Amino acid sequence: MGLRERKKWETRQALSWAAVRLAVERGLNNVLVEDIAAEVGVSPRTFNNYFSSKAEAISARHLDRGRQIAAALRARPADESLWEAITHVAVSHAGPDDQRPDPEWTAGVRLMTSEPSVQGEFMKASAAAESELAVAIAERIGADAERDMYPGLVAAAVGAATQVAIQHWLRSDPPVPLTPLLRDALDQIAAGLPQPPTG
Amino acid sequence: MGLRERKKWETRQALSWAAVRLAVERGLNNVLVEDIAAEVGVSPRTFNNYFSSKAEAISARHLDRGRQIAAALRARPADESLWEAITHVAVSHAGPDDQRPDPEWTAGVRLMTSEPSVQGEFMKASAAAESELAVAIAERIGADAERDMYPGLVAAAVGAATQVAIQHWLRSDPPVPLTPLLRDALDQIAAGLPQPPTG
DNA sequence: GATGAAAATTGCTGGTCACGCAATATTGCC
DNA sequence: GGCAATATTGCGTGACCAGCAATTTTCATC
Repeated sequence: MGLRERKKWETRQALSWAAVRLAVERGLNNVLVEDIAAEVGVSPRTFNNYFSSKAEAISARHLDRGRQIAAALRARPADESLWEAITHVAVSHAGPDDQRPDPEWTAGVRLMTSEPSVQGEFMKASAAAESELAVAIAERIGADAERDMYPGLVAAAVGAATQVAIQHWLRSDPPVPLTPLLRDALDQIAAGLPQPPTG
Repeated sequence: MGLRERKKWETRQALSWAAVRLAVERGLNNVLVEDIAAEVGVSPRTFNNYFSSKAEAISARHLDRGRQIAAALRARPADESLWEAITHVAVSHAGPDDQRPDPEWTAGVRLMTSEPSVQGEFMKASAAAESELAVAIAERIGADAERDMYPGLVAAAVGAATQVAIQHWLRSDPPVPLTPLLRDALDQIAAGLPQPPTG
């Protein structure tokens, strides 16, 4: 990657990070685009060259995570079953497996899912990631994502599982780690939803 | 329903409808809030009492549809299995079963899914509807939606199926009816996704 | 019907945002 | 070191969204 692109990438990251941090600290409506730009040392106009809204800046990290999942799927061994590969990739990207989730990350996720003006962009980011995931899935199983719904369905189902798992994770009191929830959700979907889990 | 609420409901519908119609005709950026308000014969300020953005107004009808699905599920006979009931309800709300989908509706859906500034609100509407659907599901099977992920998962899966079906439906050329696609998507999810459909 | 309380509509306004455009500064290549 | 490509910036504009207070409309009660 050229120096030029590297620097662009860095400013982008810095802006996104600053947006999240400030919004978590003060609440989103107490953060002006101007503040975020100042934090990074860049003009407000430049902020808008990178992101078309505060919400988009905040959601950018989420989008990157999603893209990483699609990329990671491509890197899984070819002899692994599709669902195994997906489960592995999704779970391993769901953060650390230990009992203490990073409080900053938690706060960021809570921000994205609770603040109405960010929710939309958050979901758009999820959808974009799912879309790339669908392509990766189609490649892996040799299907045509344009013609066949299956890759899209699997991707969307993974997104749905993630979404529900996160939701319950944020609600959990006392806090529980995310990964078991996600694994559980994926398993339920894999089992076919018509049968409620035995219990 | 009192006359008061009825009138509010009517203006709300009128605003939403006008927003969609104008945006489809001219393109969203050529429609001002002022225009929508004028179309309905109401002040621009009043528009914002009903909706906090053009995008929200456009998505309102989609939200209503989703809510109807949740309501319809509650009305299904109790001896029907959950998945049967859901399939029936979802499919029967997916528009007419014939070959010629209402072009206005098609245009509206295409608008909501293609225009970036509406996508977010569109997805928020879907999420809100899914959330209500989850509650209805929990009631039906006697589960606690707060504690158990299953209702949320089923609701999210239905949303995912709908989303993917719509996507393929919009892409289809020559146009195909939506309902078979939706039924297919739901069936695939019901069957458990790890097994690609035989073919 | 008339009346008064509750609620909806409206105009005004301030703060913010997002973007087009043109000028300027920076970068990377030769 | 100079040049072309690209990034940053400042400025200006049009639009949006919400708070507030005033006005109009609705509805329940007499």
